[in-house]
Amino acid sequence: METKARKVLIADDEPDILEILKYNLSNEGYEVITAKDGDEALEKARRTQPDLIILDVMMPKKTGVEVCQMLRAQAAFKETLIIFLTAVNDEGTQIKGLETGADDYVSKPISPKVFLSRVNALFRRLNKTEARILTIDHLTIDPERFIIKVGEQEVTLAKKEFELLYLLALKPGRVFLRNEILNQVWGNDVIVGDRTIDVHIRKIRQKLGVDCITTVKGVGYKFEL
Amino acid sequence: METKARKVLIADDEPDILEILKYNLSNEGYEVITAKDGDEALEKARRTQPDLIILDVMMPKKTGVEVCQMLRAQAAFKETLIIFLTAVNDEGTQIKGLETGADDYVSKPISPKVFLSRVNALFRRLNKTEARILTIDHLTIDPERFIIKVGEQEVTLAKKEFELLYLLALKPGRVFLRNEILNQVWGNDVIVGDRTIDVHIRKIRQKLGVDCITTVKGVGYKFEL
DNA sequence: CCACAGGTTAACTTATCATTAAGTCTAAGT
DNA sequence: ACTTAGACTTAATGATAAGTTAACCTGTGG
Repeated sequence: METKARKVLIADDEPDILEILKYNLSNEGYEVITAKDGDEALEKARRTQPDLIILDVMMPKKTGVEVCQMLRAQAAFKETLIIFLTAVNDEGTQIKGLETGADDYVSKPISPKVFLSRVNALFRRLNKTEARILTIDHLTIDPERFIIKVGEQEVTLAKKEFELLYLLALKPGRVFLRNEILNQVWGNDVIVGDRTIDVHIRKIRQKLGVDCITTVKGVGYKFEL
Repeated sequence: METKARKVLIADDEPDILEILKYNLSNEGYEVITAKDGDEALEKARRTQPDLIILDVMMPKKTGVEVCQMLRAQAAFKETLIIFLTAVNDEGTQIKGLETGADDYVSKPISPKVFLSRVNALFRRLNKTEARILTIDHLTIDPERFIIKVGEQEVTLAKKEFELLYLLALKPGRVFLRNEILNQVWGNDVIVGDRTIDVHIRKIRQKLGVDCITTVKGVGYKFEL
């Protein structure tokens, strides 16, 4: 099996640092995206949905802490790993960073080896909830191949339909609020009407022919066979 | 509901360090267990099943790295958080530590504040997958799944009913004034009639079939089995 | 036996979801 | 560039569940 490469976004205003980290992370098999200031980091984070975001605390436009706060406020980045990077060995910043919801904190000057080890350690812990093939009863969802099977019957879902179903099926039984669904599937900035979700739910139910999505009125939807 | 305290095991041969960390962690509400060497750490870890283990790298009997390896080899400790602690700011050790499967690595001298932040950050990440499920006797309230169970029987409550029951069940025994309930469940600005709460209480009692809500005349309601 | 607080019930109002049809947009094929 | 099909969104309508109200009932303490 081939594992989809982890995406790492690095945001730092010093080109040297970007280069070094990019080189090292690429060598380890990570897919690296770079940004040179806070705004660019936010924008690229949204577009590329990285698995790990490395933020320099001192950056133009927006500081790393600000970026982190803005990201954590969005449902799509609640789970994303975030590492702070800073030349300042300032205790206050460090605490603030971790309390903002960062997962680690590394001081410059950076030893690439140590840095890589930390990154690997973080991913090791995360590994559990990775993109994988879901099989619930006679229903199979393969996000890698974009295929759904009901028994032996193969069903084709459209992109949004698929993402929606996959989201729900990742945590069977758990209720997803309409807002959560919008954030996860559509993105935080996109504004769509109230009925859009319903229509997609309907199509999924119709195409699958199995009633596996339960409505919880006033709350949201949940996957349940 | 009583929140189960997180258990933290600290292993270090320096009594001062043990004292300082114990003091700080206890203050944060953690339950602290201490060990003064590698063997004792292993033994107490097995006995108490802590949520987090803090290991000094340099310890008598067994080093922190050895302890970590032995722990990780056991299924029961695959998920346990482990932090290394060391006076040696040695890169080699650091890498070895993280590769052994530690989740973080802190160098002495330790700033208690920073240390606490790191601990909290680790737990925060872990917390995600744990829902705030209330279990009182044979009654289970799962806000994530929006499900209530009485014994094995699943009961479906409407949104307001659920919110009301959850509010009361969060602090069993405590009496909630009618006003408190209105504010919490309905919101401060919404104005509803006097009998509205009663009706909802009634429906909950009816649906659950168990009398778990007690009326305190002239005051309010409380959850009680 | 009355007053008061809450319980009960059914009728009423509102919110929310399902369904359908129709419109917009995008990308592939000719 | 034109056509077309599928994906996605929106809007209108209807159904149903949720929430509220009001009128009446019950029980308890003075």
